[in-house]
Amino acid sequence: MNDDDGEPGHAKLVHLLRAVTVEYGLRQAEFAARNGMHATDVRALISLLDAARADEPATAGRLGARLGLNSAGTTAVIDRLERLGHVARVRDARDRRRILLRVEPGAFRLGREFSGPPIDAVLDVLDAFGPAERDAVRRFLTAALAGFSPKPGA
Amino acid sequence: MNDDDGEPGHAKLVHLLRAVTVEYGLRQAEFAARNGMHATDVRALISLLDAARADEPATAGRLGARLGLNSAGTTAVIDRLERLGHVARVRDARDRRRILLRVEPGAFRLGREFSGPPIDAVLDVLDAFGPAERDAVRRFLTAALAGFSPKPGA
DNA sequence: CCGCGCTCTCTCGCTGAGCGAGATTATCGC
DNA sequence: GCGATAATCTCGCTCAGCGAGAGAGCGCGG
Repeated sequence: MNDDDGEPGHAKLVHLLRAVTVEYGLRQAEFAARNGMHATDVRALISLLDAARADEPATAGRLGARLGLNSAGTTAVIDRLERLGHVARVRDARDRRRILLRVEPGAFRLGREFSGPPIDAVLDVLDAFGPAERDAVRRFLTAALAGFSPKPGA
Repeated sequence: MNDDDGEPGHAKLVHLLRAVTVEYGLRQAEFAARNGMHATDVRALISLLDAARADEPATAGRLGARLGLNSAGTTAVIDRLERLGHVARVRDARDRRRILLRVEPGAFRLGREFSGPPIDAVLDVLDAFGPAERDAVRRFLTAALAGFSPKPGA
């Protein structure tokens, strides 16, 4: 990646961040395999759980967009999650073209099982942080997030 | 994910981190598609570039382990990267069972094209950081990384 | 109130990523 | 040298995800 430009202390942080994302991906795949799923299914579950927590409506289309899947792939993901009993398809009464995805209790448990330990570890460290330090982390992560999103060439 | 325990300021940072990893995954897939590859190939390239920068030997086996693939899948990844001219297979003279993977110039360019913008964005923010803030970020990321790695139940 | 375009989801057929099993080739201790 | 072990590759298979298009429901204009 040749990001040796910048100060060494800076580059190390960038590498740490990448290491985190890589590790996260591996853990997802491993957890998925342990639970008879695929990485995409775990991502879908997390996406659905996030939406549930934020009280956002979770439709099939939205999920597919979030995962970068086309409609056929999205249907397949939902089929798999439904077969495992993690979500249920519910026709939207307002707009009956839509499928609302209801997250079942087992899925919440799975989500906690997957995300719980790392979240606790991070919260542990954050507890010792002062406001300035938390803000530093926040600015760093925000920059990282913004650094990805722009579509340069497309 | 029901991580509403912990202080709200803390939870937000956890969600930010997850958002970063999710976005990173999507960008990988998108970039891969733009360059006639798959997400796994991009991950492999990044892994190889990291190894090259650290002057670590990059063998087929190591790569597969890093990506969580079995030997057959690893061979397939290398086949694809080789076909695209991004890596070359080189027999290790010391141990001729081993295949060393030489990263070709085009791959370095690809790597920079993918990682450059986000890295620059992050470095930009880090430049304005003092040592204490950088250390806060470092501790946060280290905790996140450590939080993933342990194998609880297996 | 009916038709028409648009949106959302699903079905079908297909490509190819990744797996398991086992073959192949090379190293090493004896 | 020879058997045990290690690294990689080959083969056959399963199934994730894609493209194309069908079907059902919405809502607007006439």
